[in-house]
Amino acid sequence: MELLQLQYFRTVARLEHMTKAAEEIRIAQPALSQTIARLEADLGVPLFDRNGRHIKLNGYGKAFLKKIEPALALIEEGRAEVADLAGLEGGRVFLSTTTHKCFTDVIGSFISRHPKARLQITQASTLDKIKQLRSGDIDFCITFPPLQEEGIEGIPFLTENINIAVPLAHRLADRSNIDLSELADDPFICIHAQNPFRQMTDAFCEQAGFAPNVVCEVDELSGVIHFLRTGIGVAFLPETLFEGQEMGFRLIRIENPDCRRTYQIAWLKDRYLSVAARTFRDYVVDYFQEQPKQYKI
DNA sequence: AACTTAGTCACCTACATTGA
DNA sequence: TCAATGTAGGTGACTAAGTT
Repeated sequence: MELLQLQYFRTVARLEHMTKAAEEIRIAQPALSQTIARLEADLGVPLFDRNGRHIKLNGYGKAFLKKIEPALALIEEGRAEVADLAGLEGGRVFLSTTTHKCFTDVIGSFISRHPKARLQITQASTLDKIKQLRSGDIDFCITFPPLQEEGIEGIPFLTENINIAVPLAHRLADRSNIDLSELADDPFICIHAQNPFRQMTDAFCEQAGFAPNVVCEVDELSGVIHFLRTGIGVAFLPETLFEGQEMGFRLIRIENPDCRRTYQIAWLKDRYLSVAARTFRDYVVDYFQEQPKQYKI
């Protein structure tokens, strides 16, 4: 059974006249008769009652028409939606990212450049991002560390330093850079253990030869900042998060070990990416390449 | 009888599949 | 890779049957 047969049948059923239907479809009448005959042979029942040179939709035809009309409407709707998605102007990009300032900057910049493109943004854990990519719910996700997953491709586009934040009265507050091992005995304010940022900073501490003495675990970086101001401990913070802001604590560069993280924009290798999606990906990569000073690529 | 309409037949073309 | 083959969809010519 072919889509063409169904479309021809719908026209014949509506007009109940082969010649008029053929004219509307713009094919010769015999071709239409044969197509309808093939459809009927395929179904095993006649869809029309033939009475002389008149044809009339019969019970089978009416029942069949009732089923295929919404199906054909759905196909036409799908066709229109795909055309819409594939176009840049008015095209949609589905993205899972974080609220990191530099990403909100690039997203804002993209929208101002392409005001008709629509971005659908969600937040999710790394595991959920991978699931969403595989299910086709999103076009891209922004992650760190870069995903090492079968069938997923990515481009690293931003590398930033992870600094140490210390209270203003801390003994190292006047230093511009330190060795992380100097904080081996300090209390740490951390994100909860399941967060990738925490796993990364634990690895930094391990490289420095100690396990962090965690005195406080919070859900978000905003919570870390709140407790930093109380002076109960030190914390890891990404440098781009607070550029140019007076936060009531000091940010100190870590010289050793190498404390940096790299963000990647990732997508499913075999998934078709719309024009809008490809344009967005290229825009993100170009955006950070053009602003090396601000974002320390 | 002339016209109209649905169906049949022969043939052509395009395209997918298959096997060497 | 490419020729052979099968299938579907197309056309024009024609026939049969109903209508005017």
